[in-house]
Amino acid sequence: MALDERKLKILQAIITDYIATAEPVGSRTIAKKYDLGISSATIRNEMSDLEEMGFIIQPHASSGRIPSDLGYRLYVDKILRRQKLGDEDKKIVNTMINRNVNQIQYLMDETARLISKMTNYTAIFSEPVVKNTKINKIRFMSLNDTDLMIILAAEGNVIRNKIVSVNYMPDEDTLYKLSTVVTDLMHGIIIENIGQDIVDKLYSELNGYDEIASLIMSFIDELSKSSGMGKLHFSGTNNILAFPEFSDVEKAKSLFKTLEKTDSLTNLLSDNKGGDLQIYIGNETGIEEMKDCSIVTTTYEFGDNITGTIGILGPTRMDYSQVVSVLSSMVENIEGVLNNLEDKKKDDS
Amino acid sequence: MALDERKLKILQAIITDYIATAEPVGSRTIAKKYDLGISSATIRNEMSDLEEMGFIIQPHASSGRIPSDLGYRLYVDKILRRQKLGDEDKKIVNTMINRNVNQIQYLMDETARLISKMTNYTAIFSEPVVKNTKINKIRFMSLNDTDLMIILAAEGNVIRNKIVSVNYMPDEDTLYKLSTVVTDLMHGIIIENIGQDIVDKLYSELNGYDEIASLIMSFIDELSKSSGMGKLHFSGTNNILAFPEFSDVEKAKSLFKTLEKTDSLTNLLSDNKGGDLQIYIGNETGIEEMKDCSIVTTTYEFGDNITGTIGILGPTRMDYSQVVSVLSSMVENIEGVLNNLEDKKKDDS
DNA sequence: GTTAGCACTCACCTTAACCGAGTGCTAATT
DNA sequence: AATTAGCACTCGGTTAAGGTGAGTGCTAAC
Repeated sequence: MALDERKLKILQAIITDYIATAEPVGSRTIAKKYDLGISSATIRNEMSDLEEMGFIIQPHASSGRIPSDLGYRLYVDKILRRQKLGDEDKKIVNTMINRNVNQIQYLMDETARLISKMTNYTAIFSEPVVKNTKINKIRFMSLNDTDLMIILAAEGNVIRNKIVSVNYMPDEDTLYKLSTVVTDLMHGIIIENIGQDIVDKLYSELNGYDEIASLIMSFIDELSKSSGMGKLHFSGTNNILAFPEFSDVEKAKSLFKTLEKTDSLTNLLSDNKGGDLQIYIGNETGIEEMKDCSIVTTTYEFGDNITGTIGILGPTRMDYSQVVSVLSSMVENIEGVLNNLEDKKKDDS
Repeated sequence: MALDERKLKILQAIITDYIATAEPVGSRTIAKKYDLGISSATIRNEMSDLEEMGFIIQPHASSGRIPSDLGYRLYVDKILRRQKLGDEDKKIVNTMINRNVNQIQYLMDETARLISKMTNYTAIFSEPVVKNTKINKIRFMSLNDTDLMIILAAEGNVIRNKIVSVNYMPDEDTLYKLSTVVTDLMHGIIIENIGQDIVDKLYSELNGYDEIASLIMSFIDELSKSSGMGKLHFSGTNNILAFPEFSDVEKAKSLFKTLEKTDSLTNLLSDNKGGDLQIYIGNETGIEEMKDCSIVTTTYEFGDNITGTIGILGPTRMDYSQVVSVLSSMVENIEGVLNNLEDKKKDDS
């Protein structure tokens, strides 16, 4: 059985309608609302074929059809056309994105909030993975007799800090000198790539300050061990409650729980190894509780390193064309901002 | 009509039962489950009195009774006896609270998570209000040609930082010197109390670096303007979905929305001006969407200044005795840890 | 190949009957 | 005078039956 033009059109109609209404779509509805020039009976026959081919499903023996995961997949792969964001939306994005964005963290937060607002789905992003980025500077700051704060600035203004306890606290000037020494040693090196040679140099250059050297190293170890992907942040999780798919509290609860234990989600997100945007439909997510959800992910990068993933979570019947266009223009925007940061840095060095 | 011993006992039975079951309580249930030595008929008469007095309510003309806000209020004021946390719980608290708590932020996060886990309600805390605290140190750190990070450490290891853009970036050594000058000038001063005299001194001592002086001042302004109360953080909001009170998704959604716009909640929390723990029952919260909720709040403090509020949000039928004991021992613990930090600082100066 | 027509299915809604937990009242008991 | 037993009554919630309508599959005509 061939998947001809007409069948595709009918499938598209079913998906479009189902995205809008979340109700099974019947043959008469299609005949009336979509001007295909064929009668409901013909559509019924075609639908019967589409069902046999696995693209649509009949939830109850005599109800309309809903798209199957496979149907969405076909739609996304063959039918979906990426459309650019409208001018008005673009304006909103630009004004929102250009405030208070010196630090990537804020930029991403803001972006996620914006995405969830524009789409009414849930936005997910992973913190920039710091271990792949180059160290810019390291500074020390004594807080009192025993507490020392180590501040690490990586490329792109990614800041990490840690407060540690020390037995012996050098005076301020010494700390400053130590920090310039450490910075000279480590500037430009990717955190993950710090090897034994650097460690050795560190200990010899920080001669007499072994304690501090070892604290630096354990901080850096901590950063480079950090699980391949940064912590996940969510925005607009409450939108989930608005989906009819989750009008049953139990289902919503179980999804929320799944979002809380982020590990499986982290795996999913880290699947996207840079490059294009990726779509997981229903069971393709590999997460039982998300069989009625889809996730669209993409990565954002700056400098030479992939830094993080950003995605949108919604019901399988999400408006893929909107989601795809919002997500891709968002990333374009973020990367624009980030590359500005980068450029500034290059001028610097 | 007098509120005698027996009526109190019946009220307590109703509340206890309702807390456990979330179902209206009938006279026979009480007669059977609670050994009051009187028949259901007598209990019925007494319940009729209690209803007249406003302590209980009959949701439907012929169902059992549920406690009214007033009833809970009486219970909380007269009957509730504060019990100490059990030994086992105490152990959990201690082990959890003693890791990774150098920075108040983490300590509070951890505490909130713990509270929501122990009670199955939602924990809320406000960030330490930085504007009432004394400045410890200020440091600068250049990130590149144009981006400068200002780091402010206040007492109790409260850290705030901001990245700003500058037109002219002094070299590292100069920045360091400037930061010691600024620190000398501002150390020990409460952020909010920085007046014109200090501003004048700042500009004169930072002669030639007006841009940096003004950036510092706008950062400090920002901190001291921050709305009387720090940002709110939540933990265990998903627990709300488990309350039968919110098995209707619409209700849950509206409560979540209310939690999102934090302003009214912030007001409520800031009501507690230090001292003892406060309980808001149902409409006492003054928030329409929370008429079926209660909030128990308390403040944590260290040094000489009140720093933040922490609270528990649950249905009006929450287990007040558990909540009260968990909350008060938590605060005891936090303050223990915080005062250790303080002591260290005192040794320092 | 397409369409009109028709019998059939089945989720969903409405209505009615029923059940049971609970009450209020009255009369008997202590 | 207080307590209790007994009883009629109320009313939310559950179940069962019937009706409705959107939708289907199939057949026969175009």
